[in-house]
Amino acid sequence: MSTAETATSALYAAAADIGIAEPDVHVSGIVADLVAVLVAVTAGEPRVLTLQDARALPSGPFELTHRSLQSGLHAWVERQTHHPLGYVEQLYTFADRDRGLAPDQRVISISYLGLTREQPRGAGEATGWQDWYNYLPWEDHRVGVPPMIDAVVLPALRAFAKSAPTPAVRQDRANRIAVTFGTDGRPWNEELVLQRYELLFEAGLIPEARRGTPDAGPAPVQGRSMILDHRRILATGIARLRAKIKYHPVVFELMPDTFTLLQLQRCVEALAGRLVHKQNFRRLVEQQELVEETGQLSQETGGRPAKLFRFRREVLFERAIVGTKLPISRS
Amino acid sequence: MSTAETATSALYAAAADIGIAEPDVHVSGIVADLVAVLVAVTAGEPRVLTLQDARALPSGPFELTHRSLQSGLHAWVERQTHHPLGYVEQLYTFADRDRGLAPDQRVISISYLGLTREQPRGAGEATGWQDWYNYLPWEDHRVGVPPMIDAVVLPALRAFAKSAPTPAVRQDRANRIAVTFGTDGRPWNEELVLQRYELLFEAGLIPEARRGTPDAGPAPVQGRSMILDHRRILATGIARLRAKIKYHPVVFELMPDTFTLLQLQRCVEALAGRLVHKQNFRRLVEQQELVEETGQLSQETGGRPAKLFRFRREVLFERAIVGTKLPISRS
DNA sequence: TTCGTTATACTCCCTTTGAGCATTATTGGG
DNA sequence: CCCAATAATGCTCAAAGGGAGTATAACGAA
Repeated sequence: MSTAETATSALYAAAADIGIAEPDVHVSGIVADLVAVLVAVTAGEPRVLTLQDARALPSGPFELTHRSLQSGLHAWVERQTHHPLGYVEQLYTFADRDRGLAPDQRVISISYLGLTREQPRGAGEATGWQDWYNYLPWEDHRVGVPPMIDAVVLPALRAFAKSAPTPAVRQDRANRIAVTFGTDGRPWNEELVLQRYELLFEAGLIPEARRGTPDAGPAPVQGRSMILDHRRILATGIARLRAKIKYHPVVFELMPDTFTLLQLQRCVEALAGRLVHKQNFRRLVEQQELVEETGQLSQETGGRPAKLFRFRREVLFERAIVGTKLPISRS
Repeated sequence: MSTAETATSALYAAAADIGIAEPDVHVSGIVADLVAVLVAVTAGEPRVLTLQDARALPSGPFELTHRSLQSGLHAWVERQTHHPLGYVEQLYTFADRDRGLAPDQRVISISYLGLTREQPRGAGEATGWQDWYNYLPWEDHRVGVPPMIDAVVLPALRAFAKSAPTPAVRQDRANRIAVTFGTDGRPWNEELVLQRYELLFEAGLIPEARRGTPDAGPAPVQGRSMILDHRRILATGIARLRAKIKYHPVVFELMPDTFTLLQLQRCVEALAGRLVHKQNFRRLVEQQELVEETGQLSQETGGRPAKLFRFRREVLFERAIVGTKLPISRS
């Protein structure tokens, strides 16, 4: 197509305009990979689909036959899980030089977040669904602040701050610790998943940060590690999801067709890693008309039977951006 | 490095696990481009840096020498504008097959949003800074709803809805029109920039949608067009920025060192495309301690002199996410 | 001096939201 | 059959947030 060629030359003309040379080898050494953070919530626990002895996120090369990145991922995941992907969202594209491979090779990793419902283990799957707090144990505050934070994480981080080369850096590190981990009377902010991971990474408390540098260093913090920067990608996905559930009704992609309000609440809590006030949660969900009664009751474990609800899919059309703003309890 | 190679084989092992074949040609036909939406606000108008007769966003190939995508962009933009990029954020990565090039070639476009202050035109720049509402004239609601919406856009969109093949599609289109353009008593939502662009695109009202199909079709809506999908990328950038200014103090990256509160307000209004309530805006900015007085006054045009303020950079360290939540006026 | 214009200070009121209390409906022992 | 435990559900209250208007102050220009 001549239009296509014109467009390309236009691009390079633009590049030349702003002082960028067209590379000698037009096409070389670049591989694009798709990496997926596939999330499900089962039995009140948040899970992520893993492979390779639970040390990797599913990933694979982007192929020329795919119509678009999104469609590539969709095809790929549905073949894998035999289940429709309710919701897919692009997370981030990385191309850092230190991700592996030789210097003249480069992987561009395009990461996605996908929401689905957990499926029984298929044949050929190496590991399957893992509780995501196995990888980031400091993120689960549902039953209170995890003891490992005070026991292990904060002492190590404070040592890291103390070892700063200048007072300014020291102060900056102290501030980041306080903000991300909610010390000094600051509130815990569940959305800062990535910032916490990166702080720990910088502090050398994450095994991934110490690859290739086999010196002693501080003892790494607990939490299962992953290949390459997959744990960072997982952190990115969790952060995005925790932010998103507050203003967009994506939680329902993780729920069965009908559910009780407590089940819905437990799902939100699993994702957010913290508890919400039950009555306020119901008030919010109902007054926004996110759900409708099925007319049936759940004959669940102990207590008064709960009404079963169903997601009102119409809200996706009625409004643009709605909110399941979590009423977060301080306790 | 053996670790690197192990990691790569691991990736392909993972791919094989989930049913994806390793491509025969390991590296082929993929080019990565960086595209930047560089924003400045001058004289109360929002501008975007363009090239090629104002028909393209600055872009260029991602080179292997760059340490990371972000650093590549930074280097590149600062060489171009001779001005530090205050804030850079990744927007989206596209690889749609219809973006140009031959079928065995593929461009991956990684787009970024960058905030800076407008610079005088340098030599060799084809065009420079353009008011972004030249490209998306339906987005500027500062002086009321643009007449072209009622005169041109809505009639064309309603015709598009009416021409739907089935009643369901018709209803869906009507809903999208109402939600994105705020008809039927719905409020105007300034964040839906991309949704509006895509609706117009689908309706064939955007020249970019009609390339290669030289039939008549409906008359395109006003607004300057761009090469490839650059206008879509611009819409993505504006949407992101409009959302971001509400919870993160990025506006200050566009302001001079010292400014009056009205100047700050005009900047926010320029970005949001709508007016805010002056007194409430001041209340919000001051009670969040986003700014501090310089002690000086501005001897500006007409009226009582205004205090000059300066951004309190400390807030970036003190808090994690703060808000310049716009108090939006209904009028 | 008066008017136009902008800055700045306060007030009002309605909605949202965090938190707690009370009541209802079941199940599973004594 | 009564009672404790467990949930579901209904309701109230107070504080904070946010939209909107009034009032006053300080300047330049006619």
